[in-house]
Amino acid sequence: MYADTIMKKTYSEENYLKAIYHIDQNGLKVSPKAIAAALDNNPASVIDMIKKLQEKLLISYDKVKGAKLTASGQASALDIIRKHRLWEVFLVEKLGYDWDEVHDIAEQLEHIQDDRLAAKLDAFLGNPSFDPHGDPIPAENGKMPVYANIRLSDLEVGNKGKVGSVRDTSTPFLKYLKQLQLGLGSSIEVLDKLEFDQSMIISINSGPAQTVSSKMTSNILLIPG
Amino acid sequence: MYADTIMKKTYSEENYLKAIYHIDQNGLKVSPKAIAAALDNNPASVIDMIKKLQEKLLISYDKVKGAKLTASGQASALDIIRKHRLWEVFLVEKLGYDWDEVHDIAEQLEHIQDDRLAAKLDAFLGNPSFDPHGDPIPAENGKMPVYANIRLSDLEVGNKGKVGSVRDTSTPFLKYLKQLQLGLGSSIEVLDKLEFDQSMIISINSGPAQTVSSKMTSNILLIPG
DNA sequence: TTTATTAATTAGGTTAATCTAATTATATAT
DNA sequence: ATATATAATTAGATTAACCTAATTAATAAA
Ligand SMILES: [Mn+2]
Ligand SMILES: [Mn+2]
Ligand SMILES: [Mn+2]
Ligand SMILES: [Mn+2]
Repeated sequence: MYADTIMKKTYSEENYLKAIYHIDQNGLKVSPKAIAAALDNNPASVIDMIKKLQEKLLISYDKVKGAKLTASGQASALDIIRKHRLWEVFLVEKLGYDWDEVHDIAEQLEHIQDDRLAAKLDAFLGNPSFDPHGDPIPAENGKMPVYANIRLSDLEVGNKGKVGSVRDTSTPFLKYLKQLQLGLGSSIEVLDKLEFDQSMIISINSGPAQTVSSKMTSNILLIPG
Repeated sequence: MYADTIMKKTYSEENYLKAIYHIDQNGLKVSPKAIAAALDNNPASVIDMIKKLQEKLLISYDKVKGAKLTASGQASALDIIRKHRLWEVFLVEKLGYDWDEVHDIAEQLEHIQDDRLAAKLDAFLGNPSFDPHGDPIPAENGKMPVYANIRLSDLEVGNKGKVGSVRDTSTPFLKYLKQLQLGLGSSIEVLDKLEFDQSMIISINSGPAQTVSSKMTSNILLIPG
């Protein structure tokens, strides 16, 4: 067995790599606690897996810096994310699911193993750049399509933007957006921002003023202008 | 917890149910040995799982009669087989795989859990009745499309038939068929049959005479005439 | 700087699904 | 009917991925 042998990864290992990638992407320290929260399991379990992933040279870890994906760990993570997002496109575009229904199914589909599957799916879908939530789909080589996004929560009063993606893909959140009639491409204008709790009064597609919480606004990413 | 509660099945339980269904379908006794052979594992492991499936009321078992699916066990098995075959159609028709490449991928995809997935996939594919190997796709209610098939090995000398399905979907077998330029719909005429080892001399699509083994001819199912 | 709080880690289990090596039961052949 | 072979079953381990309950280390508050 050689160091650079591509070892088949388990379901669980793949989910850890993806979680580590996402926590890091959010600029947070990749601690056992953070990983456990992301995977809804126990920090003690995470420590076990950290040791395994270190041995497989997929991550490095030290207590103070947290976990870091190695080059091969990152390649794996991006491959899984790529498959996740491609399958989400398939479920919405081809099977007619709503964007708030596909996450859990893609969470399973992302683990299907076949060398040519992602490429064939990608071609079949017309090489999409973004998934149904506006998240960029990594290319086969791991390159991400660039997409300038700023948080709605960071937009100044009086400014406008178009919804480019959402940072929370949970069903409750997406149902809430549906109820607000807010989707990808919706235009949003910030009418006011309350000092008190950072909630905002906004207009969606020039509609009536609506109040939304800071939790909501921090999960919406916009293309400014 | 009630007796008729639909319990989520594990990957492994689903594979056992499918194996039991197929062994029974072939008219064989569903013994621990037969199941172990089908799943490429150990009879001792099979005994453990037999106990579990009995407790879940998915099968009955006795040493002399072997394992038998209960109504709910059979419904589960047919649901998995339905998904397996629908995904095979998807892989061939939509993603452009060859029929000899899809079995292992479908073996994974059949386990994806979502209440509406099979129905949506079925609709997207145009409600196919047969998979790429000619095997019937059970309907949502478990009904199988009927399709008269006889083994090539049972065809008399001088008679003809069209290939309706194959009973072995392994890559080596399908590669061999591809090499013979034999596919679903090919017409076959039996030119001769050797008493010695039951091998046959056949003509495929009116092509040159070719000799094929009894192992081969027992795995080809034909529509006679 | 002690103290209190929170995070990381260790120790020791559990469960599902597998295994190998007996052992017991059944079937086959002499 | 006895011996031989094969199949079924039991017993006891192993591995992956979890867990809870302690313990140790690091941070934050007083
Ligand atoms: Mn997943
Ligand atoms: Mn997504
Ligand atoms: Mn399977
Ligand atoms: Mn098939």
